[in-house]
Amino acid sequence: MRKEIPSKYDPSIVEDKWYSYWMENKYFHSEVDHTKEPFTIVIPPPNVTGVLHMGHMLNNTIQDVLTRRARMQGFNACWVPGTDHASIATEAKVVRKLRAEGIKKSDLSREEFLEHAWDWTRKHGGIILEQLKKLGASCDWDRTSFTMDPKYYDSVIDVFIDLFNKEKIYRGARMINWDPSALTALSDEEVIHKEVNSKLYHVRYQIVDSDEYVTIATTRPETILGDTAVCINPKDERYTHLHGKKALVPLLNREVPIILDDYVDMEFGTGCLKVTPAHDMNDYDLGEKHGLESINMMNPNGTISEEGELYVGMDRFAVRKQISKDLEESGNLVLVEDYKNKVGYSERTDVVIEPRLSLQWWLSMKELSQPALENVMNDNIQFHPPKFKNTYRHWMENVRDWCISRQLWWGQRIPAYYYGEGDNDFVVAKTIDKALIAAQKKSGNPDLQASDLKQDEDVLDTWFSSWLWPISVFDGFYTKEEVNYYYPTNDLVTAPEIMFFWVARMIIAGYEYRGELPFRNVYYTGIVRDKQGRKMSKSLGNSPDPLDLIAQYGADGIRMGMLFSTPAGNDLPFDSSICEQGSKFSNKIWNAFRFLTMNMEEGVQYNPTVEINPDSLVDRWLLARINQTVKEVDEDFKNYKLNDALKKVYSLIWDDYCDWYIELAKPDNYGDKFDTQKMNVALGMFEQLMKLLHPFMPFISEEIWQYIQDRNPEEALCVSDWPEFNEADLDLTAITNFNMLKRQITAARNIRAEANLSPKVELDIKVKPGSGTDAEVYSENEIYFRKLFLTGSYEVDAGLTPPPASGSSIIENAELFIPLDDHLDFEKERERIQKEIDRFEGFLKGVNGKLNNANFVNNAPDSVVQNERNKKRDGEANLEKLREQLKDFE
RNA sequence: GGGCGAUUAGCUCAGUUGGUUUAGAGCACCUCGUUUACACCGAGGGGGUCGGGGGUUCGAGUCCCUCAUCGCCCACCA
Repeated sequence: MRKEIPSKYDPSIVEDKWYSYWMENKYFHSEVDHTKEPFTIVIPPPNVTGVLHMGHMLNNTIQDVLTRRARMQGFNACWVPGTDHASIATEAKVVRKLRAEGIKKSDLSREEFLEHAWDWTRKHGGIILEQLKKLGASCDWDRTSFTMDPKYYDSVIDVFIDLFNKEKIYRGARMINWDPSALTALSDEEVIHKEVNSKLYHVRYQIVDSDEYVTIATTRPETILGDTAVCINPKDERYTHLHGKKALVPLLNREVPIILDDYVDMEFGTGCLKVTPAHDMNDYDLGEKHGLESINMMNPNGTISEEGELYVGMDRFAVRKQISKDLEESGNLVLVEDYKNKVGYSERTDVVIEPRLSLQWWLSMKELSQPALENVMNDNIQFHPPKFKNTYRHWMENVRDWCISRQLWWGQRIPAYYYGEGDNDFVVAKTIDKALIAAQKKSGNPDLQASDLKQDEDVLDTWFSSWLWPISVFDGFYTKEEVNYYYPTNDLVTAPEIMFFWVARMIIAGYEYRGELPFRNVYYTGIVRDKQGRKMSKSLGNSPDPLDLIAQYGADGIRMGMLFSTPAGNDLPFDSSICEQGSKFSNKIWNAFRFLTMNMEEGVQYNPTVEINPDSLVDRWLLARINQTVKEVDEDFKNYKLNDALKKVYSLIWDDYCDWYIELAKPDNYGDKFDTQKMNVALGMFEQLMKLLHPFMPFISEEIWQYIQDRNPEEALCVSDWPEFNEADLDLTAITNFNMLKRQITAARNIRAEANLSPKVELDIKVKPGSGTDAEVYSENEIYFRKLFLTGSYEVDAGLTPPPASGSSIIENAELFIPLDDHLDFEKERERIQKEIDRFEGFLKGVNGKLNNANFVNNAPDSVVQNERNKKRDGEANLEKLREQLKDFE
């Protein structure tokens, strides 16, 4: 090889180069292949018109790490990308854009509007997917899916019809959450409750035929217009005399009954409640129970309707102000107090939702969700971290019916066809032809024509399509080969915020339509926050542009930075310094490799190998460390502790390989090159490191991999094999012995530093080895001291007398002395030894305390007791040595 | 209002079923240093008694109780 390599690593060039190469060679593409086991991940589809934000960066980095490792492990890895049509969000954007052009949605036909929506989607759709390529995402782009693709659309409609036929879907008038801005119903999950500072208005209602008043309290005085009763608790003795009376609604002077219901909390306010059945969930129930009139005093857009009689056409919040003035003038406003309460806001439009009675389509959830609950609780589907099981269970046990219809145009249109005015005069069918046949039959009218049928205007909730994602992205919704092969998927990586919107519902759909779980593991990421702990968001403007970050630090740098500090489920306090750490790491790796190339001989063909020199302790140690790391990293992956895995790879490369292995591999004399065999091993080890690194930092690892040897396309790192743990290479003795030398060398350096001696001053080393094989290890590896510590004479002798005026250390049971003569600070050294003695004495006191305690010796396991005895033995031995040493300083 | 989870060095986090030295890592910090890759570096170092209190145990950061603080989820108290 011996290619010239640049002295600086430039991620922007390297990353584009390899991404193109990977794409050209179709490494990310997967086809059904029954000789290989599939590994499947479906991307949480971002909104089709969305742009990449930091949350996506984190989330997709994790998916890519999992996918790349699986690919290297030999699985048929398939990461399916795609986008969500995001019904309400996209429609809102299109409406806004049209409005800016002076076009109102209401001026357009459904078809015209949808044409605009498709234009918008074509123009902005998929930008986010292009951005993901910059991150290195190894998605199978040939499989890019969209929830409005024809085949996907069909599957959604099929499921609707199927659930309707199973009587799981029904149509009914209920109180729903109404978004007065988007003009649509919302599911409970789409309502965000926020605590706000509001006012509690105390308003008095006159009792009919009396001078007496009752006072009610409300936070929404405008709803007085819809009042049809006042309610008190029958047990409330203060109001017994009002039983059967009527009250006058202020301003309107409408007579309404005073009803009795123990729903009313006597402790709250005055114990009197105004009842507005059309505009409050509870009041609706009261109205049903007591047969009250229901006055719909508000238009869909939040203005007062004709039925409200007063303030007609005014906005609800303007009316709130005005009515409180008017009530005050009429003398009915008793008190206004500050009040904190929770108000529901639309998740998408952020306007205050209005409870509203409305005819909508519903999905019965109770039965459907049973298997979904059980299979998470019994860990058939594993949540990482598992604490989210509790949250999940709580929701699933209290699941309520799902309002699935939306008064929007962008989405899958509900396949219901009406042939009459009655609530039941409809049929559900896939096509109008089928609908006609069914309608003729149901209505008993054979003369019905297709033109007599009117399709439901509403579309389905976005989540009613995305809950099929792990199934419908593949061909053959019900039975065909492809979905059978790839489903169930392996891992889902997503945010806990959409556990109910999406995760729970995918599990439900999975069991209903595949009879099986949709994925085996769910990895919940945290929220990416800024330094002040605020969630990064576009509206706050506190999020860096991911593409700028990539340009600055390289995708590898950001990937590493993010992964380094976020265990599953933990928030990521993002700061660009973590990316800096990532790019520093790239630089370190690059320079380590560059150093090797600088030590190659001209014209030599190197053959990287892991066949080490068995006589070399450092070789045996590094091979063992690599194997140890492979084992630990595999274990971390099994537990979805990606950050721990990365930290271990980081430390293996930086600490073990660069700081110790390379330092010891350096030729003895300046200008000398590595001998061939040594270089082959150094490169072979480097290859192993690049394999371990590749899932985390795919670009630099591939770059170096390709430099190490000339490779054919099928030998690219991203399709090479993941290192396998090899028990035989896990030489624990080598690790123990080498660690002992490392610690002793560090101690020697410390002695030099404490004596203020320059690294250029040659110092003698005298080792008095301890037990076991220490003597051999020290005498055989003199060279390590010489390389890492400017060593004069080197002596290993079990019988040596401690030289005078020496700095010393004890590692395990081996003593090391460095004669320092005048450079030794006698007083300081005496204190150091004394401190050590104190430390050991304290330590031994604890150990002896245990060993002298009969309860401990009798109750603790033998191994624990034995361990304490060993500690005592070693501690006492070392204490003895220290006391000897101290004598020289007295 | 109900439920869940957290609280370990300045910061971000490890710490497996209670028992390897008197609690670890990375970053940050301090000192020294341009020695044959890398100052985006090297060598060395300081720093926590594990939120407070109580309990169980021969032994607790690790189990139990309690208090405090923070976070998350759910919920129709006007």
